[in-house]
Amino acid sequence: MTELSERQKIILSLVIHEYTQTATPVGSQALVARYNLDMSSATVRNELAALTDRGFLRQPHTSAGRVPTEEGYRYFVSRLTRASDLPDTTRRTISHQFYQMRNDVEQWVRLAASVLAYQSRAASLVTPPHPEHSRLKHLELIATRGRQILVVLVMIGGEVRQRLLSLTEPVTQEQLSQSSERLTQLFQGADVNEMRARLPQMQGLDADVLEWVIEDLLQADAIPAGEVYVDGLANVLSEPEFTGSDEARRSLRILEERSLLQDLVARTSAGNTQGGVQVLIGGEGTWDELRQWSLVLGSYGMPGLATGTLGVLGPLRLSYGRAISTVRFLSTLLSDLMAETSLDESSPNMGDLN
Amino acid sequence: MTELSERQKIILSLVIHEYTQTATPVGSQALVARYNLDMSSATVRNELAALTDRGFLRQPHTSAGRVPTEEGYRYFVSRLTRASDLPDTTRRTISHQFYQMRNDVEQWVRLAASVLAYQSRAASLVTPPHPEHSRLKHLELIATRGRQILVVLVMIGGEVRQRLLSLTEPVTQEQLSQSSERLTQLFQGADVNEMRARLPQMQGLDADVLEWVIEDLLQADAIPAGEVYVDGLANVLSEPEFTGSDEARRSLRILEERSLLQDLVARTSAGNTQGGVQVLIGGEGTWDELRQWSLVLGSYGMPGLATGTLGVLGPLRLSYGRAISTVRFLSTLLSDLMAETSLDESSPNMGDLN
DNA sequence: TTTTAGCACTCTAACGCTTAGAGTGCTAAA
DNA sequence: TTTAGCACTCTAAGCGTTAGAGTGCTAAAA
Repeated sequence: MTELSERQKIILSLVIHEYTQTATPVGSQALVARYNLDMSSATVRNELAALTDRGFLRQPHTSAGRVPTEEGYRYFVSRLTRASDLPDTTRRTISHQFYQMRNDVEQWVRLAASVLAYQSRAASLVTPPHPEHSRLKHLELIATRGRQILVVLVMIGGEVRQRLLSLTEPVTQEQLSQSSERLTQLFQGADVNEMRARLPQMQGLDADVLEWVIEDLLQADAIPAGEVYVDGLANVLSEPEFTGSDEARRSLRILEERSLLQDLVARTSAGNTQGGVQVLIGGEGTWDELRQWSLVLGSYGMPGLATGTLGVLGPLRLSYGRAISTVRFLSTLLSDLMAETSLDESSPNMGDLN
Repeated sequence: MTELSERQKIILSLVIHEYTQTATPVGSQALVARYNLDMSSATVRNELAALTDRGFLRQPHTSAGRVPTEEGYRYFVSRLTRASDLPDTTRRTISHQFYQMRNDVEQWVRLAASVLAYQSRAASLVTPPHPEHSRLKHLELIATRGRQILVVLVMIGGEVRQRLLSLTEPVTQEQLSQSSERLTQLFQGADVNEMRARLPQMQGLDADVLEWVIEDLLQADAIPAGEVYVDGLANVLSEPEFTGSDEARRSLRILEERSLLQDLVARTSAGNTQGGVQVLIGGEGTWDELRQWSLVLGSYGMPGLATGTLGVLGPLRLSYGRAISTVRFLSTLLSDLMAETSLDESSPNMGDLN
């Protein structure tokens, strides 16, 4: 399997570029005319035939132009596309928007989805940052009506979790305050395992609360990402490949099946990599529902602490260059933002502060 | 303007029923055949002509069957549909699902959207409960790195808000604890206005924090509902009225324009009412984007304290009966759930607990 | 050896034409 | 007041035709 010739690479790139724009099979004459190629259509025709033999292009029918195959896209993404950076002005504009809404993670996530969709002209998905292995920073117990109390957990990394808990008998706010102080002292910086190890030593109210906390954290750690923010559906569903009513319906399934997205987001391993960004083309043989889709995924956040995922979802003829560079830019931007405003991630002992 | 005859009401109902199912204009013969009517097609034809004159039906073209007009739907919804309750078994099944995920408001909202979409065979939207006029229950300050602190607000009604705040100079956790205790004591049960009234009396750390709290609450009260959970898009976009690619795109705009949804949700005043449920048909002349849509809206929660909105969004030929009864059922179900598990909503002085 | 002009062939999508069928309104009889 | 009958209308589906873009192959030109 020899390397493609330079000219073949160029032609493959052009076919993909043209097809991404027109969504119709591209022929030899059209290529020559549109890109002022310095060769005849017959030459192009020969090269197209070669590329077809290699499995990078295919013909819908005998007398039609060529359409890239998944293999074609893969080759293109891995060897022919050098994701350029976004233009400087664009970068600055986007950064500015983010810095204007300081400190509100939810807004960031939403904005990221919006920007991603707009820049890539496709659908976007973004998950909020999720602590990889939750460690407690602070615990607060608050009295409510009757025997119910509200448990508020502040995790290292800045996430706040709340949970309502029913006790077997009523307690006063004072008891709660004491208990929360004790527990905070004991388990600051601890993760679920450490809590579980010391659970037998606890008793009374402390034990009840701790048990619930453990349960909550286990649940939280198990779910990779709760909400997935999606934007730009319209971009994608107006594409010709999804107008066939049946296709459209099946396509929407994908975007509503949050479990699938979570699954995807969880394994950012398969597929091509391009500068820290994952590219999944046509489901890569694993996800049948994605046979018609391409996915460009990146992650952001503080590795080992709290990370999120963001990505672009579009038809196979996605504009990969644009998608990859936008994902990459937003990855680093969000990471920077989080690093700047994050809670202290240092070691469990924070003696002087407490 | 005389009342419609009984027979006309029946025929109007049948036309609407048939049209909601088939989405094609319904003719006289079809009606007689399908519903075993005890009259001839000619008779039906006369009645159809009368209903057309009254503006309740229209003909796409001369030799086509009839299609309900918006006015037709309105008449039907306000006079001819008696939203029946859901079957008992269904109700029990649904209740069961909700009671299984006790105490997790977000999950409830998600489940509600899912159930609503499934039962109504249309798209659904649900907003989380939002306090109408936030009152503080508890305030907690937590040290982080450098001069940043995390402010956690627990509101009466159970909502928890968090915000990162940069101080001009560093403080210790002890100072923070004292401040939060003071502020909690002072402002428990207070709303924004009371806080603002007493702001001038505060100084130092307390003043800084309070200022931010006020700002945050103002912002929160202004936005009617942050997130809107949407489900069942697929149900609706596979409907024939939205297959024209241009229609589809415009339709998606609606579902992505959260601001529009919020606007809608804010004014649950226009349109027909059916047992506490609002029905908006074709945008009611106000919302141009909704000309092709019908919307069945209900609200839930504890009025005056925290309420949310839930609704069904579908084509004009929505199955109104089903939509209305499902919305109504879920409204009361969610309200009950919230009432059962809510934080104490009693008056500001809670002396014995604190 | 590579490129290109020329040519016969293929297939689709668009166009125009025809027609079956469902629907209508009207009139006159039951 | 209802209904049978009828002439009329309009759409959607089916069908042949055709323009045009595309192909592969061959042989000449570079």
